[in-house]
Amino acid sequence: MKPTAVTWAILGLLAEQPRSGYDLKRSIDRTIRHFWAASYGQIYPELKRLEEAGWISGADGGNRARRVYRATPAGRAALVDWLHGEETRIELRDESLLRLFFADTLPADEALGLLRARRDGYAQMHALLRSLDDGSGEPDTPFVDLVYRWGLDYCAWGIEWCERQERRLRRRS
Amino acid sequence: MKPTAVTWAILGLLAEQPRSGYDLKRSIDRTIRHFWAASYGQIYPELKRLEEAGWISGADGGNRARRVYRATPAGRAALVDWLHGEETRIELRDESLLRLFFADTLPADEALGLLRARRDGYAQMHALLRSLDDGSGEPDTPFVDLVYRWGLDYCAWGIEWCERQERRLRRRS
DNA sequence: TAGTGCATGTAATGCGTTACATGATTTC
DNA sequence: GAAATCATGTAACGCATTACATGCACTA
Repeated sequence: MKPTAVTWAILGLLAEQPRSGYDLKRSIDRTIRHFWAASYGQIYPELKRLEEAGWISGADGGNRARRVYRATPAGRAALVDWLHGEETRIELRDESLLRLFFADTLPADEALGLLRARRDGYAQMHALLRSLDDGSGEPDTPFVDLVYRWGLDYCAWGIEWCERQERRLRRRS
Repeated sequence: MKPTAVTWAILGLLAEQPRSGYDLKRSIDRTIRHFWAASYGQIYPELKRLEEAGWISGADGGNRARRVYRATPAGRAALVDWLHGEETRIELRDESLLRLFFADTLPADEALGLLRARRDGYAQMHALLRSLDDGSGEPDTPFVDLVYRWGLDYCAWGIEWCERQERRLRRRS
Protein backbone atom coordinates (compact mmCIF):
# COMPACT_ATOMS: atom_id res chain seq x y z
CA MET A 1 0.00 0.00 0.00
CA LYS A 2 1.75 3.09 -1.26
CA PRO A 3 -0.28 6.05 -0.06
CA THR A 4 -0.95 9.03 -2.26
CA ALA A 5 -2.63 12.35 -1.53
CA VAL A 6 -6.06 11.01 -2.31
CA THR A 7 -5.44 8.26 0.24
CA TRP A 8 -5.29 10.83 3.01
CA ALA A 9 -8.21 12.83 1.75
CA ILE A 10 -10.42 9.73 1.89
CA LEU A 11 -8.99 8.32 5.08
CA GLY A 12 -9.26 11.68 6.82
CA LEU A 13 -12.91 12.05 5.93
CA LEU A 14 -13.68 8.47 6.99
CA ALA A 15 -11.95 9.04 10.30
CA GLU A 16 -14.41 11.83 10.94
CA GLN A 17 -17.46 9.73 10.07
CA PRO A 18 -18.42 6.66 8.00
CA ARG A 19 -19.42 7.34 4.41
CA SER A 20 -20.00 5.66 1.07
CA GLY A 21 -17.95 6.42 -2.05
CA TYR A 22 -20.73 8.61 -3.27
CA ASP A 23 -20.88 10.53 0.01
CA LEU A 24 -17.11 10.96 -0.09
CA LYS A 25 -17.27 12.52 -3.50
CA ARG A 26 -19.92 14.95 -2.33
CA SER A 27 -18.01 15.85 0.83
CA ILE A 28 -14.85 16.40 -1.15
CA ASP A 29 -16.64 18.61 -3.64
CA ARG A 30 -17.97 20.79 -0.87
CA THR A 31 -14.69 21.22 1.01
CA ILE A 32 -11.36 19.70 0.00
CA ARG A 33 -11.95 20.13 -3.68
CA HIS A 34 -11.02 23.82 -3.52
CA PHE A 35 -7.41 22.92 -2.84
CA TRP A 36 -7.36 19.24 -3.77
CA ALA A 37 -9.84 17.79 -6.24
CA ALA A 38 -10.68 14.07 -6.57
CA SER A 39 -12.82 12.14 -9.05
CA TYR A 40 -14.75 8.87 -8.91
CA GLY A 41 -12.01 7.32 -11.00
CA GLN A 42 -9.73 7.82 -8.04
CA ILE A 43 -12.12 7.34 -5.17
CA TYR A 44 -13.57 3.90 -5.88
CA PRO A 45 -10.30 2.12 -6.67
CA GLU A 46 -8.72 3.83 -3.67
CA LEU A 47 -11.47 2.56 -1.38
CA LYS A 48 -10.62 -0.99 -2.45
CA ARG A 49 -6.93 -0.46 -1.85
CA LEU A 50 -7.60 1.06 1.55
CA GLU A 51 -9.81 -1.85 2.52
CA GLU A 52 -7.22 -4.41 1.41
CA ALA A 53 -4.64 -2.59 3.51
CA GLY A 54 -6.94 -2.82 6.50
CA TRP A 55 -7.10 0.93 6.99
CA ILE A 56 -10.83 1.08 6.39
CA SER A 57 -13.61 -1.47 6.52
CA GLY A 58 -16.74 -1.50 4.44
CA ALA A 59 -20.18 -2.83 5.17
CA ASP A 60 -23.29 -2.97 3.03
CA GLY A 61 -25.49 -0.42 4.67
CA GLY A 62 -28.98 1.00 4.57
CA ASN A 63 -31.38 0.22 1.80
CA ARG A 64 -30.01 0.64 -1.73
CA ALA A 65 -26.79 -0.86 -2.93
CA ARG A 66 -24.58 1.40 -0.92
CA ARG A 67 -21.41 0.33 0.78
CA VAL A 68 -20.44 2.37 3.81
CA TYR A 69 -16.81 2.55 4.89
CA ARG A 70 -15.27 3.54 8.21
CA ALA A 71 -11.69 4.04 9.33
CA THR A 72 -10.15 1.23 11.38
CA PRO A 73 -7.78 1.88 14.31
CA ALA A 74 -4.87 1.00 11.99
CA GLY A 75 -6.19 3.57 9.52
CA ARG A 76 -6.41 6.24 12.17
CA ALA A 77 -2.86 5.51 13.24
CA ALA A 78 -1.63 5.81 9.65
CA LEU A 79 -3.43 9.12 9.29
CA VAL A 80 -1.78 10.54 12.38
CA ASP A 81 1.61 9.36 11.10
CA TRP A 82 1.03 11.22 7.89
CA LEU A 83 0.02 14.36 9.75
CA HIS A 84 3.32 14.21 11.58
CA GLY A 85 5.10 13.58 8.29
CA GLU A 86 7.55 15.39 6.11
CA GLU A 87 7.88 19.10 5.87
CA THR A 88 5.74 21.22 3.65
CA ARG A 89 6.80 22.27 0.18
CA ILE A 90 4.64 24.91 -1.43
CA GLU A 91 3.92 23.85 -5.01
CA LEU A 92 1.72 25.87 -7.31
CA ARG A 93 0.07 25.32 -10.66
CA ASP A 94 -1.69 28.38 -11.90
CA GLU A 95 -2.41 28.83 -15.60
CA SER A 96 -3.61 32.37 -15.13
CA LEU A 97 -0.15 33.40 -13.92
CA LEU A 98 1.31 31.74 -17.00
CA ARG A 99 -0.79 34.02 -19.15
CA LEU A 100 0.14 37.10 -17.20
CA PHE A 101 3.78 36.13 -17.53
CA PHE A 102 3.55 36.43 -21.31
CA ALA A 103 1.27 39.45 -21.39
CA ASP A 104 4.07 41.76 -22.49
CA THR A 105 3.42 40.61 -26.06
CA LEU A 106 0.03 42.33 -25.97
CA PRO A 107 -0.82 46.05 -26.23
CA ALA A 108 -0.84 47.62 -22.77
CA ASP A 109 -4.60 47.83 -22.34
CA GLU A 110 -5.18 44.23 -23.37
CA ALA A 111 -2.47 43.11 -20.99
CA LEU A 112 -4.22 44.97 -18.21
CA GLY A 113 -7.35 43.13 -19.25
CA LEU A 114 -5.65 39.87 -18.29
CA LEU A 115 -4.93 41.24 -14.85
CA ARG A 116 -8.55 42.21 -14.55
CA ALA A 117 -9.57 38.70 -15.65
CA ARG A 118 -7.46 37.26 -12.87
CA ARG A 119 -9.14 39.57 -10.41
CA ASP A 120 -12.51 38.35 -11.65
CA GLY A 121 -11.39 34.74 -11.26
CA TYR A 122 -10.62 35.39 -7.62
CA ALA A 123 -13.94 37.15 -7.15
CA GLN A 124 -15.78 34.21 -8.66
CA MET A 125 -14.05 31.71 -6.41
CA HIS A 126 -14.70 33.94 -3.43
CA ALA A 127 -18.40 34.00 -4.21
CA LEU A 128 -18.42 30.24 -4.61
CA LEU A 129 -16.75 29.70 -1.26
CA ARG A 130 -19.13 32.10 0.47
CA SER A 131 -22.09 30.27 -1.00
CA LEU A 132 -20.91 27.05 0.63
CA ASP A 133 -21.48 28.45 4.10
CA ASP A 134 -25.23 28.63 4.20
CA GLY A 135 -25.19 29.18 7.95
CA SER A 136 -27.16 25.99 8.58
CA GLY A 137 -25.35 22.82 9.60
CA GLU A 138 -23.26 22.48 12.70
CA PRO A 139 -20.22 24.77 13.07
CA ASP A 140 -16.92 23.41 11.75
CA THR A 141 -14.11 22.13 13.92
CA PRO A 142 -11.26 24.66 14.35
CA PHE A 143 -8.95 23.50 11.57
CA VAL A 144 -11.66 22.77 9.07
CA ASP A 145 -12.81 26.30 9.72
CA LEU A 146 -9.23 27.51 9.40
CA VAL A 147 -8.84 26.08 5.92
CA TYR A 148 -12.17 27.55 4.89
CA ARG A 149 -10.98 30.93 6.12
CA TRP A 150 -7.79 30.46 4.17
CA GLY A 151 -9.79 30.15 0.97
CA LEU A 152 -11.79 33.28 1.66
CA ASP A 153 -8.77 35.29 2.77
CA TYR A 154 -6.68 34.14 -0.15
CA CYS A 155 -9.32 35.25 -2.63
CA ALA A 156 -9.78 38.57 -0.86
CA TRP A 157 -6.04 39.12 -0.91
CA GLY A 158 -5.86 38.17 -4.59
CA ILE A 159 -8.59 40.63 -5.53
CA GLU A 160 -6.86 43.47 -3.71
CA TRP A 161 -3.50 42.53 -5.14
CA CYS A 162 -4.77 42.63 -8.72
CA GLU A 163 -6.49 45.95 -8.19
CA ARG A 164 -3.44 47.48 -6.57
CA GLN A 165 -1.18 46.28 -9.38
CA GLU A 166 -3.56 47.50 -12.02
CA ARG A 167 -3.48 50.98 -10.50
CA ARG A 168 0.31 50.86 -10.28
CA LEU A 169 0.72 49.84 -13.91
CA ARG A 170 -1.75 52.45 -15.10
CA ARG A 171 0.14 55.19 -13.27
CA ARG A 172 3.35 54.30 -15.07
CA SER A 173 1.92 54.17 -18.56
CA MET B 1 -2.07 20.00 -32.75
CA LYS B 2 -4.00 20.16 -29.51
CA PRO B 3 -2.25 22.74 -27.33
CA THR B 4 -1.72 22.18 -23.65
CA ALA B 5 -0.31 24.45 -20.96
CA VAL B 6 3.26 23.42 -21.67
CA THR B 7 2.69 24.41 -25.30
CA TRP B 8 2.19 28.01 -24.27
CA ALA B 9 5.03 28.03 -21.80
CA ILE B 10 7.46 26.95 -24.53
CA LEU B 11 5.96 29.02 -27.29
CA GLY B 12 5.91 32.10 -25.08
CA LEU B 13 9.56 31.77 -24.21
CA LEU B 14 10.54 31.16 -27.83
CA ALA B 15 8.59 34.22 -28.91
CA GLU B 16 10.80 36.23 -26.60
CA GLN B 17 14.04 34.77 -27.96
CA PRO B 18 15.33 31.63 -29.71
CA ARG B 19 16.45 28.82 -27.42
CA SER B 20 17.33 25.13 -27.36
CA GLY B 21 15.40 22.53 -25.38
CA TYR B 22 18.05 22.66 -22.74
CA ASP B 23 17.89 26.46 -22.50
CA LEU B 24 14.12 26.27 -22.25
CA LYS B 25 14.33 23.94 -19.30
CA ARG B 26 16.72 26.29 -17.55
CA SER B 27 14.60 29.35 -18.26
CA ILE B 28 11.51 27.59 -17.02
CA ASP B 29 13.26 26.52 -13.85
CA ARG B 30 14.30 30.06 -13.10
CA THR B 31 10.91 31.66 -13.70
CA ILE B 32 7.75 29.83 -14.75
CA ARG B 33 8.49 26.78 -12.68
CA HIS B 34 7.27 28.50 -9.51
CA PHE B 35 3.72 28.42 -10.77
CA TRP B 36 4.00 25.94 -13.64
CA ALA B 37 6.71 23.27 -13.70
CA ALA B 38 7.84 21.39 -16.82
CA SER B 39 10.24 18.47 -17.31
CA TYR B 40 12.39 17.29 -20.22
CA GLY B 41 9.89 14.53 -20.76
CA GLN B 42 7.42 17.20 -21.75
CA ILE B 43 9.69 19.73 -23.38
CA TYR B 44 11.44 17.66 -26.06
CA PRO B 45 8.35 15.89 -27.42
CA GLU B 46 6.49 19.19 -27.33
CA LEU B 47 9.20 20.88 -29.39
CA LYS B 48 8.66 18.27 -32.08
CA ARG B 49 4.92 18.74 -32.05
CA LEU B 50 5.30 22.50 -32.23
CA GLU B 51 7.66 22.22 -35.17
CA GLU B 52 5.34 19.88 -37.04
CA ALA B 53 2.53 22.35 -36.47
CA GLY B 54 4.69 25.11 -37.94
CA TRP B 55 4.52 27.22 -34.80
CA ILE B 56 8.27 27.06 -34.26
CA SER B 57 11.22 26.26 -36.48
CA GLY B 58 14.46 24.63 -35.40
CA ALA B 59 17.95 24.98 -36.77
CA ASP B 60 21.18 23.28 -35.78
CA GLY B 61 23.05 26.08 -34.13
CA GLY B 62 26.41 26.97 -32.70
CA ASN B 63 28.99 24.35 -31.97
CA ARG B 64 27.82 21.28 -30.04
CA ALA B 65 24.84 19.25 -31.03
CA ARG B 66 22.32 21.85 -30.04
CA ARG B 67 19.17 22.61 -31.91
CA VAL B 68 17.87 26.14 -31.52
CA TYR B 69 14.19 26.89 -32.00
CA ARG B 70 12.42 30.15 -32.71
CA ALA B 71 8.74 31.07 -32.93
CA THR B 72 7.32 31.50 -36.41
CA PRO B 73 4.77 34.22 -37.27
CA ALA B 74 2.07 31.53 -37.11
CA GLY B 75 3.32 30.59 -33.65
CA ARG B 76 3.19 34.18 -32.47
CA ALA B 77 -0.34 34.52 -33.76
CA ALA B 78 -1.40 31.36 -31.92
CA LEU B 79 0.17 32.69 -28.73
CA VAL B 80 -1.74 35.94 -28.95
CA ASP B 81 -4.94 34.02 -29.56
CA TRP B 82 -4.35 32.04 -26.42
CA LEU B 83 -3.66 35.18 -24.44
CA HIS B 84 -7.03 36.50 -25.56
CA GLY B 85 -8.58 33.16 -24.72
CA GLU B 86 -11.08 31.82 -22.23
CA GLU B 87 -11.65 33.24 -18.85
CA THR B 88 -9.56 32.35 -15.86
CA ARG B 89 -10.55 29.65 -13.42
CA ILE B 90 -8.52 29.56 -10.23
CA GLU B 91 -7.53 25.96 -9.51
CA LEU B 92 -5.40 25.00 -6.56
CA ARG B 93 -3.53 21.90 -5.45
CA ASP B 94 -1.98 22.31 -2.06
CA GLU B 95 -1.13 19.27 0.04
CA SER B 96 -0.24 21.39 3.04
CA LEU B 97 -3.82 22.64 3.22
CA LEU B 98 -5.00 19.06 3.06
CA ARG B 99 -2.99 18.32 6.17
CA LEU B 100 -4.25 21.38 7.98
CA PHE B 101 -7.77 20.37 7.08
CA PHE B 102 -7.41 17.16 9.07
CA ALA B 103 -5.37 18.62 11.91
CA ASP B 104 -8.28 18.46 14.34
CA THR B 105 -7.37 14.81 14.96
CA LEU B 106 -4.15 15.93 16.63
CA PRO B 107 -3.60 17.43 20.09
CA ALA B 108 -3.84 21.22 19.93
CA ASP B 109 -0.14 22.00 20.12
CA GLU B 110 0.78 19.52 17.40
CA ALA B 111 -1.94 20.91 15.19
CA LEU B 112 -0.48 24.36 15.67
CA GLY B 113 2.84 22.86 14.65
CA LEU B 114 1.35 22.11 11.23
CA LEU B 115 0.36 25.73 10.87
CA ARG B 116 3.89 26.72 11.76
CA ALA B 117 5.23 24.24 9.18
CA ARG B 118 3.11 25.90 6.54
CA ARG B 119 4.49 29.28 7.56
CA ASP B 120 8.00 27.89 7.20
CA GLY B 121 7.16 26.52 3.76
CA TYR B 122 6.14 29.99 2.65
CA ALA B 123 9.30 31.47 4.17
CA GLN B 124 11.44 28.96 2.32
CA MET B 125 9.81 29.69 -1.01
CA HIS B 126 10.12 33.39 -0.35
CA ALA B 127 13.86 33.02 0.25
CA LEU B 128 14.18 30.98 -2.92
CA LEU B 129 12.40 33.58 -5.01
CA ARG B 130 14.49 36.39 -3.56
CA SER B 131 17.66 34.50 -4.35
CA LEU B 132 16.66 34.42 -8.02
CA ASP B 133 16.93 38.18 -8.31
CA ASP B 134 20.65 38.70 -8.01
CA GLY B 135 20.37 42.27 -9.23
CA SER B 136 22.53 41.55 -12.25
CA GLY B 137 20.95 40.90 -15.63
CA GLU B 138 18.73 43.33 -17.45
CA PRO B 139 15.50 44.41 -15.75
CA ASP B 140 12.41 42.35 -16.51
CA THR B 141 9.60 43.48 -18.77
CA PRO B 142 6.56 44.77 -16.84
CA PHE B 143 4.48 41.61 -16.70
CA VAL B 144 7.37 39.25 -16.10
CA ASP B 145 8.21 41.51 -13.20
CA LEU B 146 4.56 41.50 -12.15
CA VAL B 147 4.46 37.73 -11.85
CA TYR B 148 7.71 37.74 -9.93
CA ARG B 149 6.20 40.25 -7.53
CA TRP B 150 3.15 38.06 -7.21
CA GLY B 151 5.33 35.23 -5.95
CA LEU B 152 7.04 37.41 -3.38
CA ASP B 153 3.83 39.06 -2.24
CA TYR B 154 1.97 35.77 -2.04
CA CYS B 155 4.63 34.27 0.21
CA ALA B 156 4.74 37.37 2.39
CA TRP B 157 0.98 37.27 2.70
CA GLY B 158 1.05 33.56 3.51
CA ILE B 159 3.60 34.04 6.27
CA GLU B 160 1.57 36.79 7.88
CA TRP B 161 -1.63 34.84 7.53
CA CYS B 162 -0.20 31.79 9.31
CA GLU B 163 1.22 33.89 12.10
CA ARG B 164 -2.02 35.78 12.58
CA GLN B 165 -4.05 32.57 12.67
CA GLU B 166 -1.65 30.95 15.08
CA ARG B 167 -2.10 33.86 17.47
CA ARG B 168 -5.85 33.71 17.07
CA LEU B 169 -6.00 29.99 17.79
CA ARG B 170 -3.72 30.30 20.78
CA ARG B 171 -5.91 32.99 22.28
CA ARG B 172 -8.95 30.74 22.13
CA SER B 173 -7.38 27.70 23.70
C1' DT C 1 -44.46 4.67 -16.07
C1' DA C 2 -41.32 8.04 -17.00
C1' DG C 3 -37.99 10.86 -15.19
C1' DT C 4 -34.74 12.22 -11.81
C1' DG C 5 -31.37 11.46 -8.60
C1' DC C 6 -28.85 7.84 -5.97
C1' DA C 7 -25.03 4.79 -6.32
C1' DT C 8 -21.11 2.08 -8.05
C1' DG C 9 -17.87 1.20 -11.00
C1' DT C 10 -14.45 0.69 -15.34
C1' DA C 11 -11.91 1.82 -19.76
C1' DA C 12 -9.69 5.01 -22.42
C1' DT C 13 -7.02 8.66 -22.48
C1' DG C 14 -3.94 12.35 -21.26
C1' DC C 15 -0.73 14.73 -18.52
C1' DG C 16 3.58 14.72 -16.02
C1' DT C 17 7.61 12.84 -13.53
C1' DT C 18 11.45 9.86 -12.91
C1' DA C 19 14.93 7.33 -14.32
C1' DC C 20 17.77 6.00 -17.61
C1' DA C 21 20.87 6.11 -21.85
C1' DT C 22 24.14 8.53 -24.54
C1' DG C 23 27.82 11.31 -25.80
C1' DA C 24 30.16 15.85 -26.59
C1' DT C 25 32.82 19.76 -24.63
C1' DT C 26 34.79 22.59 -21.38
C1' DT C 27 37.51 23.25 -17.18
C1' DC C 28 40.74 22.10 -13.72
C1' DG D 1 42.72 12.86 -18.20
C1' DA D 2 39.02 13.31 -14.78
C1' DA D 3 35.16 15.76 -13.50
C1' DA D 4 31.60 18.74 -14.39
C1' DT D 5 28.33 20.42 -17.27
C1' DC D 6 26.19 20.82 -21.73
C1' DA D 7 22.76 18.60 -24.48
C1' DT D 8 19.22 15.49 -26.28
C1' DG D 9 16.17 12.17 -25.94
C1' DT D 10 13.02 7.86 -24.56
C1' DA D 11 10.58 4.24 -21.74
C1' DA D 12 8.15 3.14 -17.84
C1' DC D 13 5.29 4.46 -14.65
C1' DG D 14 1.82 6.90 -11.89
C1' DC D 15 -1.68 10.07 -11.17
C1' DA D 16 -6.09 12.14 -12.66
C1' DT D 17 -9.93 13.19 -15.66
C1' DT D 18 -13.56 12.03 -18.79
C1' DA D 19 -16.81 9.36 -20.55
C1' DC D 20 -19.35 5.65 -20.38
C1' DA D 21 -22.17 1.59 -18.50
C1' DT D 22 -25.32 -0.11 -15.25
C1' DG D 23 -29.20 -0.40 -12.39
C1' DC D 24 -32.08 0.77 -8.35
C1' DA D 25 -35.51 3.74 -5.89
C1' DC D 26 -38.18 7.46 -5.23
C1' DT D 27 -41.79 10.89 -6.93
C1' DA D 28 -44.91 13.06 -9.92
